Amino acid sequence: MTVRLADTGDRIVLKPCIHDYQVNCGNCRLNSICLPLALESDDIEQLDNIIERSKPMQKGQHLYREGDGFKSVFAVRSGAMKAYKTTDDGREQVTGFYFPGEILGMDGISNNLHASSAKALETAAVCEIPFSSLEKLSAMMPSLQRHFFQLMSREITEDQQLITLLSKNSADERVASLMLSISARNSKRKLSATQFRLPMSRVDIGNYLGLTVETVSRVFSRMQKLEILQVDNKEIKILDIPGLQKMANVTG
Amino acid sequence: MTVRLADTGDRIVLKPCIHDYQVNCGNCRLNSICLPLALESDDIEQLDNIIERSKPMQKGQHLYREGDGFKSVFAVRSGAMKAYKTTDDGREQVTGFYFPGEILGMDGISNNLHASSAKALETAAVCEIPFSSLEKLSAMMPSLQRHFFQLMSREITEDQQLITLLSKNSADERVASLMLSISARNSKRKLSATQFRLPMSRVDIGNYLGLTVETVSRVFSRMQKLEILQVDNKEIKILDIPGLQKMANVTG
DNA sequence: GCCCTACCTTGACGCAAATCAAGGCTGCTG
DNA sequence: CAGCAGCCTTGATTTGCGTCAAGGTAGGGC
Repeated sequence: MTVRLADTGDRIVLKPCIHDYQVNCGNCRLNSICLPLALESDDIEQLDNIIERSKPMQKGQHLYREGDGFKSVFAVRSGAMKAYKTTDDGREQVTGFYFPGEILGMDGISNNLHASSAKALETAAVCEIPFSSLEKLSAMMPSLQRHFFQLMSREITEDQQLITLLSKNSADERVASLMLSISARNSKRKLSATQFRLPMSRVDIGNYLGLTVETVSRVFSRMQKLEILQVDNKEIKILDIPGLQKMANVTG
Repeated sequence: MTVRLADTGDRIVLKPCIHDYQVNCGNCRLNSICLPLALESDDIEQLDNIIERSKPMQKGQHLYREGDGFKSVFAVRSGAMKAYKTTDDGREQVTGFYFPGEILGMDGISNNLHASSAKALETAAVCEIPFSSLEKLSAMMPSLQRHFFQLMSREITEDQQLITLLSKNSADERVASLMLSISARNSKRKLSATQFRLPMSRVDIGNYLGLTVETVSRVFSRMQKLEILQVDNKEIKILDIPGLQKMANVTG
């Protein structure tokens, strides 16, 4: 018998979940890349106490929407999320994709309102970190304060990378860079750097990279013809990493 | 004549400057939009003690360069700065323009290295805020910690605005948006919202907006022909704000 | 004052990616 | 397992902006 919750539309319903026994920051396999990074185990326990776990989400469900009151930041525990803004004329700008261990929602701090929306690209689980508790804890734990400053700063440098990509690079280079970024983030999580399933659609990729679906699709076809990668719908296999780097026009 | 000399131990020796007598956060006319915002006067004094003032800079001079060790963030006191990254193939991506009261350098926190370079667009003065002191003070002053989180978050939302602009908007819309942004920031500083001198070159504008000089120049000509603004080299006079907003394609 | 350099403007042309259009695939759902 | 809706691919055409080229203008230094 499925314990499937009543159709909740878009809102999150917190219910205990069978998979959710005794997960905590101390035993989470993501703790070396997530917020607890660099904390002592005593400190991890304190952080753990403020975190609300178990937010299972279905594909398409919103975690928060642009304009919602800001209360928490979130860590992805499984699945993948996208953050996006809707422009005045109704088009969608994807501002980031978030994989397990990554933090989202920090853009809401400045005005106490979420500046973007976040939605699950597939079945996902997130940890909610109430910001007021995080602030208090940060004031007491210098290494947590430092780490959170660093996380925000990383978000800034990543956004600036994207700005450069959008401003200066061709369609080929943009798509190649995204594939390399996903590959690198996968290996950080001890997953295959060369074979993975894209959680997002071609439209999402286009909306992230400032391209149309058609262009994204054509770039994938081109890469396949050049035997740089194998594309089977959302399944990606990178055949030639140096070739991909060359296409992305990056050193290293 | 009182010449204030910062007693900073083994820090960089700062040349005394005739304009620099007794400037402090408490009496700075920018304090309502800068870092001291929302601090009690006792707290302002403490913040004031960690800040090193008087860094007069000449046009073209670097404040820091990409790859430099990160030690401080900076507040612009007068003049204007640009932050930029150099791409692998040697081109320049301007990531932001900074006017008096605005903070730059926060992208260096994540790796303890500056992720971009910063250079003066004209004669300028900045306040240096050593980050380690700021961290310590933040842990003790909740409102300062909060405010600095907000400043970083604002940098994120602004970068995301630029991402959207680059990804979705035409040349006309990009230039119009920049003019509106400068106009709004001017009025925040109690300067004219409709008449100002651009501190940056057309090349810088292009490198910021992802356009070539020629395109920027053509957009200005077009705006002039439409009597939306009057352009005399770097002197700008906005004649028709609603028209400019319409051109920028923004609501409000 | 005059030169030199850096910056800005304008025009002609070409190209990469958008747009328009059509058809195929995939995976839900009944 | 059939039908349907959403997603993806491919081709033809258009277009906005980049590139190339030439000439104008402003301001700093001698």
